[in-house]
This record gives sequence, C-alpha cells and structure tokens, in this order.
Amino acid sequence: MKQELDKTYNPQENEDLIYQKWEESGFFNPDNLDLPLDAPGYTVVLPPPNITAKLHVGHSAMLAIEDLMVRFHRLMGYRTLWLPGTDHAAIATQSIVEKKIFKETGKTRHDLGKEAFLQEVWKFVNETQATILHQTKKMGSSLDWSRLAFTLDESRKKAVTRMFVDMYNEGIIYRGERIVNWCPSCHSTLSDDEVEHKEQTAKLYTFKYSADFPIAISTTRPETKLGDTAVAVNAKDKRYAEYIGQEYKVNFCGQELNIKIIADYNVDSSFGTGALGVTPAHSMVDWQMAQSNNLPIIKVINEDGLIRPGFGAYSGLKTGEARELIVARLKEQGLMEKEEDIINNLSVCYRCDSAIEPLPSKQWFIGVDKKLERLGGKSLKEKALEATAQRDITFIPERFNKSFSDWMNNLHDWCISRQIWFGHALPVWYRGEETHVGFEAPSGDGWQPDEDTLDTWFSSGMWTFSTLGWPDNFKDGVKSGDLARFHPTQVLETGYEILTLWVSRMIMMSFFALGEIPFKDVYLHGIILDKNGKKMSKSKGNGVDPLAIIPVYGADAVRLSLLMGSTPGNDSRYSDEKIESKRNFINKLWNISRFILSGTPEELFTAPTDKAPVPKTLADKWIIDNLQSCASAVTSHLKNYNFSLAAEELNDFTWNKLADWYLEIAKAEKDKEEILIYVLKNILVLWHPFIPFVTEKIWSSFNNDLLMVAKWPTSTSVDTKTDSDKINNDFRIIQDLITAIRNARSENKVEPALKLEAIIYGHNQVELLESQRDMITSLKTGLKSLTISTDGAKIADAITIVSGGIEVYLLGGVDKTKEKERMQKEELNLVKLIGLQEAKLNNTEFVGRAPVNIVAAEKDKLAAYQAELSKIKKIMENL
RNA sequence: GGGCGCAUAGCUCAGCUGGUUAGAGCACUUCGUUUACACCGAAGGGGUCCAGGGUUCGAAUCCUUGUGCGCCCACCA
Repeated sequence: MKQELDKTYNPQENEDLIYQKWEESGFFNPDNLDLPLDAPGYTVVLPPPNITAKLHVGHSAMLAIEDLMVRFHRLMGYRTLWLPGTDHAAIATQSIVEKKIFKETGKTRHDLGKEAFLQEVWKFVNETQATILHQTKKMGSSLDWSRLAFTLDESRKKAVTRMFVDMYNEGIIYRGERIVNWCPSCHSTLSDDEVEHKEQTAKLYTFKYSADFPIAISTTRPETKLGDTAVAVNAKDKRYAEYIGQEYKVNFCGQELNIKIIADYNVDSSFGTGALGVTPAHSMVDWQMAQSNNLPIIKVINEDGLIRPGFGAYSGLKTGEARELIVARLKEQGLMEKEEDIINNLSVCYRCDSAIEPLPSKQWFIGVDKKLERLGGKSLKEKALEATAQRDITFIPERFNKSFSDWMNNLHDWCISRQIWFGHALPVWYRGEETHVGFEAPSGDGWQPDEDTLDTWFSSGMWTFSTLGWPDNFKDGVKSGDLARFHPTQVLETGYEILTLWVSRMIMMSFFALGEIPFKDVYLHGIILDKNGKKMSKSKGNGVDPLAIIPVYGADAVRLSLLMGSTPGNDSRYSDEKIESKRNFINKLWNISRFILSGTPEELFTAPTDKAPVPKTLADKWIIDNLQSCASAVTSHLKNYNFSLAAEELNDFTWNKLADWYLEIAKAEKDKEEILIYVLKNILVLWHPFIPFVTEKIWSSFNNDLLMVAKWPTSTSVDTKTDSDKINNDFRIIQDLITAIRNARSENKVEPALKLEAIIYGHNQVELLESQRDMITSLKTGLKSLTISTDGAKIADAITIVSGGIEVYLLGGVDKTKEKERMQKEELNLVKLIGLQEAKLNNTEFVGRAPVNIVAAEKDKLAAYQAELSKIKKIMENL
C-alpha cells in the first residue's frame, strides 16, 4: 500500500491523473455521495464564463474560491453541488466574431448573411468553450460535469421562452419605445458599452425660441430643438420659479412648438442660462424627463441622420446643415444671445467613429415596478430590495448592500431586446398591427418572427434555476427533482463588477419564476490586476493565462497564491513571486508528509482521524491542542468567508509548529508515530480545499479511499481556553531552552546542553531578584555553566542565552505597571476588561527582555517541568 | 457631478465586532546544513499604521476634516 514519495513534489506528473481519479469516482455529482438522507444541501452555481475568450487568472481566482467553498462543504458532509456552465455573451461574442471575420476576409456580417454568420459564431463558440472547460479542469475544479449547461442550449432555450411567455402573459413584459444609441453610418443600435466618448470643442448657442418666449436656453444642437416640447429648469431656481407649469405656443424658426415649463432636479442652474430645452426624442435624459412629465414626443431625425418630413425647409437636410440654417435664422431674428466654445464629450460609434444619434425605437421591456399578484402585490424591484434589506440575501462584504440598493432604487424598466443576431430569439411574431407571443409561430399566413434577440442577462438571470430543470421541475408552484433539492442555492460567488448587471437580474427572475430567492449569500471577489496594478485586458495584452503558469508552479500553488492575502471585494495583484512562495510551501508540506510517512508503520495508516491519540508528553499535548484550535479556527474562518485567514492559520500550524518544532522533537523522542500520522491526516483534510491535488496525492500514498470525501475534523476538543494557554505557555519553556542551547552552540559561548542545569527554586522574591542579578552579572563575565538549585515552591522563569552570555528572567511579585494603577482607579473598566488585563496585572519586574509568562505553583508541576527539561537535554544531545 | 474603495515594513498585502510588544510573504543582513525539505534551517534589521482634529482608561481599528491614488455610474444640455 505504502508508496515512496519523491524528494520533490512534481505537480505536472500528478495533477491530471488525480483529476481523472476524481472524475471517475463520480463524487463531483452529489447523487453519488454517500450521505444520510437528511444531509444538508450546499449548492453553488458557477458564474458561467463568457465564451468570448479563454480564461485568465481572474477566472482562476474565482474557481479557486468556489472550489474551496465547495470542497470544504463536501468534506463537512453536505450534499454538495457545484454546477458548471458557460455564457453565450451575445453582444460581446457577436462583435468579436465580426471583427475576426473582418480582419481575416474583409467581410462584414451583412456580407455573409445571417445564417452563414451564425455558423461562424457557433464554430467560434465551440472552440472557445472547449478551451474554457479544459482550463477549468486544470484548476482542479470539482464541478459536476454531468450537469454542464450553456446559456444558449436547448434546455435554456426552453426555459427562456417559457419565462418570456409567462412574463408577457402577466403583463410584465411589454413593447414600448425607448431611446437607443443609433449609429447612422453602421445602421445599427449600439449597447452602452459600445459607445465611446470623445472630448471635443463644440459651440454652445444661447437663444430664445422666439421673441415672445420668456426664457433663453443653451444648446450645442439647435437643430434638435425642432422637437422640443418643454423647457426644464431646476425647481430651486428663483429666476424661473414663476414660469413653472406654464405653456407657450412659439414659432421657432418657422416651426410651431408647444413648450411647457417644467421643473426637474437634473437641471444644473449654473450651466448656460440654467434652462434646458427638452427634446424627448433625441436625448436620453430628456426622454426620461418626458416620461415623468408626460410630455409629447416629436421625432426630428431619422435613421439616416436626416431631418424627417414635416419640418418644412429643414426636412431632408443633414443635421449639420439644418443646424447652420437655424443658427442663421436665429441671428437674423436677433434671438441669438451668445455663442461660445465649450469642451464636451461626443458619443461616437466604437466601430466607425461617427457620431451617435440617440433615437427612439420599439423595444421589449420588463416592467420592474409593476405590482404582481403572484408576489403579493409587490413589484420585482420591491421584492429584490426587500430580500436584501431584511438580509434574506446577504452580501459579502456588506458594503455592497448600499451599491445594490442604490442601483436597484434607480432602476428603470429593463430593455431586453437587442438588435443583434446571436442570442435567444424572442417568441414573438408580427402580422401588420397584430402581435403574437407564444411557444410556437401562430397558424395562418403572413406572420413574421421578431428579428431581435434577447439581452444576454435575460438568460443568465435565470441561471440558478434554468440549470436545475425549470420549468419542467416546477408544476403548480411545487418544485421537484433537482430544483427541489438544490434551489435556492447557498452562495453566489462572483465579481463585484457584475453585481448590478447580473446579481440583480437573478434575484428578480427567481422571484418571478419561483417566488423565492436564488441564493442566500453573495460573495463578491475583486479583480486580479497585473503586477503593475493595472487591469488585465486583451487590448493591453497583460492578461495571464493560467495554462501558462500551472505547468511551472502547479495548480495548487496558483490556487493558494490567489486565495491568500486577498479579501472579498478588494482587488489584488498578480505576482510570480507569490506563486513561487506558495509552491515552496507545497513542497514543504510534501516533505513533512514524506518524513512522517517514512517512519510510520503501515498498521497506523487506518487510525481514525477524529480521535486524537493519548498524549504522553507536553510536546504531544501541545501539538494536539494546537491542531485542534487550528482546525476550529480554520473551520470558522471558512464559514465566515475569511479564506485568507484560514490559510494563514493552517500555514502557521503546518510550518511554524509542526515542521519547525514537533518534527524536530520527534526526531529525538520515540513513540511519536501515532501522533504524527494523526496530525498529518488532519492537516491533509484541512488543506485539501485549498490545495486539492497535492493533498490527494499524499493521501493516496497510504490510503485507498479518496481524500476529497474524507471527514472534516470536528472541534471535539474539550480543552478549555485556559488549558490551551497553559499548554502553550509551558511549551514555550521548551522552545526557549532549545533556542538558547542552539544559540549557545552556534556562538560557542557556553558548552552545550549538558552543562546547562536549570532547576527551579526560590521563596523570597526580593532575594531571588538580587541573587538572580548576581548570577546574571557573573554569567556575563564568563561563567560557562549554570546551576540554579531550588528548595521550594513558587517561581517561574526562563533562561535564554544571548550573545553576551546567559540571561535569566524571573517572574517575581513586583507590581508596578502604570496600567495597573490606572486600572485600580477605574474599577468598572477593570471588571469589563478583566480577562484581558489579568496577564498585565500579574506582570512583574523582569530583567532584560520580556519574560516567559509562567506561574508554576505546585510541586508536581515543577517535577513535570524538570522531566521535560531533562528530555529536552536528551534531545539536544542527539541533535 | 454622484457613489464606492484604498493609503500599514523596501515591495505585495493581512490585521474580523477598538485590547498584551502591529503581523505574513518576498527582499535584505549574519550564520548554518551531505541523512523530510536549498522549492531548506537558525538568528536579526526594518513601521511617527497618509495628515490634522475628536470619542475612549485604551485607536491601525470608531467619528470628522483634509491630501494623494484607483474604480463604478451619469456623461450635461
């Protein structure tokens, strides 16, 4: 059974084999876990990565965190499901493929036609998806591949269609007009992130519509004023207060306009004249003002960027030409008050660089404010806000509650239709003025399907339940199958940058479809920046491919470096050095294991991990006690999402306690095997969620069953805190002695351990102090051996050999700290702080550096110390 | 313009609800090591916790103001 381990751990040789073993075991699938029927569930859906590109280390961090949570819960005996998938990322994917084709062939998607273009997209999707899945496995992700989903596969199509139809029937999905970013040159709408802003100088004109209109307005686009239906001023602006609510008929350069004066807080009274001409059809903000003030909408500009018919001489002109004409007219009439140069931002198309024309167009929306009977008369927005406000859903870190509710409160109806080809089709058909929404095309001739596709967030918003068999698993308000077993999920782990885009949608969609939250906790991770603190991006070429570093350091090292030293919601920096240091740690763990296993008889391998062997010495007690407190600290850190702290705790135990101290002692003392293997097995389990590969590999060298389904150490420690403190304090004597002897040897100041006889003694503290000082003096002047004899009861001390000789530190009874005096005056506070101050109050005079804080009162304890000391001496002899 | 975050050792960062002498990794200095590990060990140096003010017995931690970075949203007629 026992296998020899190599001198250095080689991740590359082992990782793929181990992953294969995990997959073959079937334990990634919760259905195969050997659990009691009432085992609690733990479900996490993987935020499906966009199939626009291969993964980068940011994704690796996400996978590391989620796999950590998932493996931790699997080890704790939860029915654990981590559900994989990818996202079709409609707009992003389409534009990437478009660019790619254009670069390779010079053709646009229009040249290819819809069908041929989509074929290209699918080719691309399949390639990238394969890469992504491969990368995901390389990280060691324990995802249930049997449930793999894609936001644009058949099951999801079914769910999306059903959702749309349901929402439409409920009256929450409706068709209406909205301003979109229109590129007159590409003849297409652009999403907000496809719009770029360019700084430019523009002319700001200040004028009145007509001589009989009381207020002058300022604009850089006089031609759009042909469609003005209001003038907005700030409600607090005293200059215009008297006009608010009035309506005027004006003749603006030959066009009749009806202008209402409205108040709106969006208006900046210090800009221009403080009055804004409202053009609802050609400006986003104006559109919103028109909505809230019920203003009529007049379209001035058409899809070609020309003035529409019905505007007299202006009709058919380009916007620029119309502008010149109007400016000339205004000047003629003496209405122009001012012309000035200002710097503003022009919105331009990211592709062709031409100016964006905001235009109203027919779109589909989800009404987030519509009250729904199925939600107890509340709207989706209200339900989402309620769920987070009363902490049915909690954010980690908590501060994102505010971002979320701020954003949610300002949410307008969600536009879900997109004028692109790649995506979910809308289940909508038109025939003249008729509209049909349903699962299939209506019978009868002449029906045309809607050509738009759905916003990608519509399908990913359904991710927690569309992946669990909704709608088939949901009949008459009752969940069945996977949906019943795994929904709501426990945690959504994702990047804070999509808190609003995605998380909010998921919450609303889940409330609509199931009437319940999609997840309990939302853990938000930060961004992995490059080593210079810059965001990784394709254009900058500073992204790091996990496949480039995993072969060098191993997936475990990559994972650990991403998990340690980073905190939720905060960005962190990528660094090779950090990965290297984690690689070194992993090798350390490897060698610790190698050492322990080499000395362990095989019959001990099967010993239980949940029952500690009986400790025989102080050192035994110390290591077991520390293991227990480490395990319980790790457990609670992991439960509280303090992943970095959990790893630090483990790191400290493994390296600084186990390797540096206990292993050294074990080299000299016999009968440590049982404890060593016990400790090793436990830390392998504890480490497993962080570094699954190496721990599984070590485990497999002496175990037949898989570590990934082993039992997490429970904190059954009955030791009280005081006992722990005592054991730790006592053990520090040993540590100090060993240190002292080591130092003495290396500095050749004192003959080795044999000559050091430290025996505890004393009764009169004052005397003690004096005699102690004498001793120190003499030691410093060259005494090479030390004998302190004792005749009695109480003392505590520590002996350290420093460069000048040996210093003996005493704990006497001289109370003198300022803190104590102050404490005595403040009795109340003293009571409050007693636990913390006890040590301080007992603090005593000491010589030299800080004393080791031991109070040994009883004789049998003294004897125990002496026994320990002589053991240590033996140990040192053997070193 | 609105919102959020960050500022702690030379560098990258931890430090939870305020509490012994502020920590880690890397880097640095000195010493050591053929037998678990040089992907190593021991010892050590290095910090006015951005600045001012406040609350408190006590502040890196809470409040306030300021400074310097970074991000998100709205992009302005």
